[in-house]
Amino acid sequence: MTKGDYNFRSIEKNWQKKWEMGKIFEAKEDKKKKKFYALDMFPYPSGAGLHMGHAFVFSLGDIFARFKRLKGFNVLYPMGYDALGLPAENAAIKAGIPPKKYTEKSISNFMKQQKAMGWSYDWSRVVNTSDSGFYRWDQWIFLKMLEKGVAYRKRAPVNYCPKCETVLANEQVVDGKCWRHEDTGVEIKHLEQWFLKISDYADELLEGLNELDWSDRAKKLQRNWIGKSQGAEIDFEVNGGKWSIFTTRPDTIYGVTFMVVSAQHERLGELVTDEQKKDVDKFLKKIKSVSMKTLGGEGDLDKEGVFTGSYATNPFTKKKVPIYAGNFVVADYGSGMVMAVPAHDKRDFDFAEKYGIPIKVVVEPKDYEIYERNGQIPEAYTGDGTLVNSGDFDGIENRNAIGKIISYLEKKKLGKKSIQFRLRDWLISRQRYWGTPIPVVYCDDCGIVPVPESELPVELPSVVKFGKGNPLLTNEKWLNTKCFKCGGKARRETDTMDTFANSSWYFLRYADSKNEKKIFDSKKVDYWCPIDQYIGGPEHITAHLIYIRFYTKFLRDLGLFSFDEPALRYFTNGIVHGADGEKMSKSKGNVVEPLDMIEKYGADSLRLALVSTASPDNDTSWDEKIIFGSHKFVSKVYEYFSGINSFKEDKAVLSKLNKTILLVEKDIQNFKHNLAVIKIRQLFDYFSERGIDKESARKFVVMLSVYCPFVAEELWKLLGGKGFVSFASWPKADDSKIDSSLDKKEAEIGKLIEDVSNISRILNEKGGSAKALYVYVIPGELDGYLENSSMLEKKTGLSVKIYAVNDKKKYDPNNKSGKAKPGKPGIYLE
RNA sequence: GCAGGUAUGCCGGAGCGGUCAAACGGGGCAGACUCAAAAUCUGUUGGCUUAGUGCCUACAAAGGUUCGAAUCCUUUUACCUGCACCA
Repeated sequence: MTKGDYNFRSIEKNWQKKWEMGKIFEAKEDKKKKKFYALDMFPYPSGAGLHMGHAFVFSLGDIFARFKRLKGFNVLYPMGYDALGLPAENAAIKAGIPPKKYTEKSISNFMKQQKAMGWSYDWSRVVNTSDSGFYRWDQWIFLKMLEKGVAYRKRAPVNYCPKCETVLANEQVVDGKCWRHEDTGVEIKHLEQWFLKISDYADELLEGLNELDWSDRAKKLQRNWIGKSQGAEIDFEVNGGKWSIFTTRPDTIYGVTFMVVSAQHERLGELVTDEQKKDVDKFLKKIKSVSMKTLGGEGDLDKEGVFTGSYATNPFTKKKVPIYAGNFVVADYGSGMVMAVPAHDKRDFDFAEKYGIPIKVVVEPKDYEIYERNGQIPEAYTGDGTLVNSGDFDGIENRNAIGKIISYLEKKKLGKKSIQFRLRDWLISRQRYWGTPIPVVYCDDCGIVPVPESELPVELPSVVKFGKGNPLLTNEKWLNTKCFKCGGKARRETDTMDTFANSSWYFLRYADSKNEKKIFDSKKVDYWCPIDQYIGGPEHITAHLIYIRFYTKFLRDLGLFSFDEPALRYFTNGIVHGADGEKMSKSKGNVVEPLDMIEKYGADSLRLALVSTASPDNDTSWDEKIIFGSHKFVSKVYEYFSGINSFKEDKAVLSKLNKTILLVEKDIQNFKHNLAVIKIRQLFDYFSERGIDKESARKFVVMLSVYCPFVAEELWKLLGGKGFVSFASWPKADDSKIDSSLDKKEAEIGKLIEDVSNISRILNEKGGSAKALYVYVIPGELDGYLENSSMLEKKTGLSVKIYAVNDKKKYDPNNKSGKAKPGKPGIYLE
């Protein structure tokens, strides 16, 4: 047999066609069968086509889907395209074609490649977010959110490019500059924007994590992202009015020596006195010219600030402390102003030192003393201790003081217990063309008017002129419309939604992707959803996976279904880097196209290589070398079975097979494909030496089929399997066939061979050479060794004679038979 | 800066308290086949030693826990990822 016999090109093409013609992977609801919903995050279709990362991740999903199918589940494994969004728009502009056309082209290219990879999608359910049949339901959800007060409009600081005359998404800000104007700094402007009130669900998003089968790492990331902080809101009197500030350390209230308001705060102006106006303006100008991102990377941004001229009254001490404007206070967290306790907070300490503000110690550690002298304290003490200088609260442990101070606040109506989340409401407005239009209009008389459901979808105009800013703004025909309330003149909202909105519920649409009357049929969603196994990269944990959970909870609250979480199990795959260890990108010139690899080695080999070089949750660097071994293996398997002329049952093979089935199954379930593949390979090596019966051969092929479905189909047919191997049954391990004593025997023989080669090596070094091997075994083991004598000859290359130690006629010049022990025969080489 | 992750032999990468000089693959070396090569097959791949043995040095570095550590703990170093001062 030669390598040429494995004609993967024709095999793969052939089966791809058969699967497609037969529509065999289309899923149908079947109440009698247990469902399994496996899902890969749908890709962003780019003109460049599939990359290695796709090839890897989607293979993981496909393996899982195939495995579950073999296990008898009714599997839903769909595919779709996250087609709206900035990169597509940019690419289209660059290519000089409309985004729609660009996207269509990209998608059809993707599909072709996906089919070549052998991924077993249900192509009848494809979802394309740029299709108005899809995004009308984005709009529908938005209207529901508006109705429930979950979508709202608010002024917010946004990135603005003065040259483009438009607001930019965060992704469009590169190093503090506009993506299109490298020399133009982005400005922060306060503009009206659409928000989704994800914070309403903050607690549930946090709690829900406990029940999910996600990695601890993923859960931790989400927890940190949501960032729940317990503390208090305390009202300070400022210029006769009230400012309430949030703190997690109400116990340090007596140590407040100044306040800091965010320099970006909308109400900053109210605080600035006439005398200080000049200084403040100078300061604001200065920090505006220095972008955070440019400074970032190396250490902290220098804390800077300026006195506003106003004072705040501490409700406990009744003392007035100065209010500074500072660059280090976040405007939209808490109230955008903080109480500063330099003695017990590092940031406040740095600031106080810099501007010569007094530092007042109020928490005294147990084992040493902090000297309270202006600027003489070496650093902020953030640990626990006893309250001092704190009026009636002196002597109380600071931890206990927190509760006491909060009760006092509440009693005196000076504040209250409060919980803050790091998670902000989701700003979904994008001033871009290629997104879901937000379905509202602005009427001079009626204000904001939602587009009625019956008028959906609000479609994107097909004629677009790119140039200055958002093309929707300059499209008068599209822009001007009638008010749905009064019939008067109205303008459409020109903001479109963040693309993360589309991907926040697409998994539900797969259950009923063609429904034109409803977002989906609840019965169908109830059958298929939630996702049983979701697969995606680590980068999605803090964005997409938060959003999709939020949307799920909102839609559940609408009564559309009853489950709480979109994805019960989540597998975080590693990232495939280029050969140089860097992220694959065109500019680095380290991109390897999956299609090229399929051409060269076949999809089966590529799939096998991608998932088995390392544990799939680890990052890897692509190296064409990894595919050599896989290709060699697949070829060998194909050649073995296509050349086999007789089948025979072998107990040892049966034992190994049954054991392997169990182990491989477990590994697949845990995404340990690197280990599963090793076991499959070892099994193959084993039976290719000893022979195999047909039934076992089929079982082997079924296992192989999750990794190498094309060649497995071919071999399945060759071995007389019925139907498609893709719908065969995962072999059931038969414990009674597993003979663990065989393992022992093998280990013994293995050791024997090792010893023999060791001895013959030594003989060689001494100038001698051995031709014959004499083995002396204890009588009870004689048969076991005799069975293996031809194998021993083959492996050692020596002529082999095996004797029982009590055999009187044995040839044993050096009396090596005396060395024989149970499980360890004596050896003589000559 | 904070959080999380990683560190294994020539390379990729398993291993997660003893059975570990360390799975499996790649590469190297030696041998078989061949006129020769490719492919394939066999053996070998830390050092010393030995008729199948024993010893030494090894799993980023240094300490520690343990009868026993690549595996657990502490500190350090390097790299990767995420978040950027969330009070």
